[in-house]
Amino acid sequence: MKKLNPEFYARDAEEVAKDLLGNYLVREINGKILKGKIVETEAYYGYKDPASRAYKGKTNLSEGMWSKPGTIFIYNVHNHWMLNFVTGKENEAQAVLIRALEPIEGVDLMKQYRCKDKLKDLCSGPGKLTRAFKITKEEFHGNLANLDLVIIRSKEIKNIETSHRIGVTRDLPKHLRFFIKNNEFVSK
DNA sequence: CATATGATGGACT
DNA sequence: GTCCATCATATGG
Repeated sequence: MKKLNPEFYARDAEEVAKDLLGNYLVREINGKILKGKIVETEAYYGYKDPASRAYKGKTNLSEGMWSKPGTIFIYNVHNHWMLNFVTGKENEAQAVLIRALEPIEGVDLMKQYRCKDKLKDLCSGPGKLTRAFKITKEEFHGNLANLDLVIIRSKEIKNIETSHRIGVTRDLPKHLRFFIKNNEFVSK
């Protein structure tokens, strides 16, 4: 078990998205641990990706996406916050979106933040997991290494499945969504 | 200030 | 599967 290096993120978003699967996302809030296994991710790019916020270049909206690999990028859509990690080279505007987690630790706290009781409903979607982990723009920006949000590596053998991305209006022909096969916490 | 736009979620058929 | 409430942002007058 160890924290991922910044170099981990300085690769193509697709590679990072696949490697993040099976690892653990951990946040500490007031001495309580929130922990979830990453079971679903999506890769996003800059100018060449019409579904990306960075498609039209650097704006206030996508500013975080153009910074250093390993930076947390948070974005609001439909009143939900999306959690991303910047990948690739600085100023390349690549990112990996965390789409779903399997709740591991701190489940009671997640239920409280989500106002839901069913385990499967806690983190099975990009907007759900940010609410369960109490992630908002106010308390979350800056670099991954400096925050109380960490990734813990797992040795789990992953069976990775791919598909088109979900919810985007203009997707790329390539499959850029990755998830762990047969995991019931993947979003629908 | 007014209006449009979602990388959604939840309720419903 | 379909429909739509919701609101942080962007953009135009």
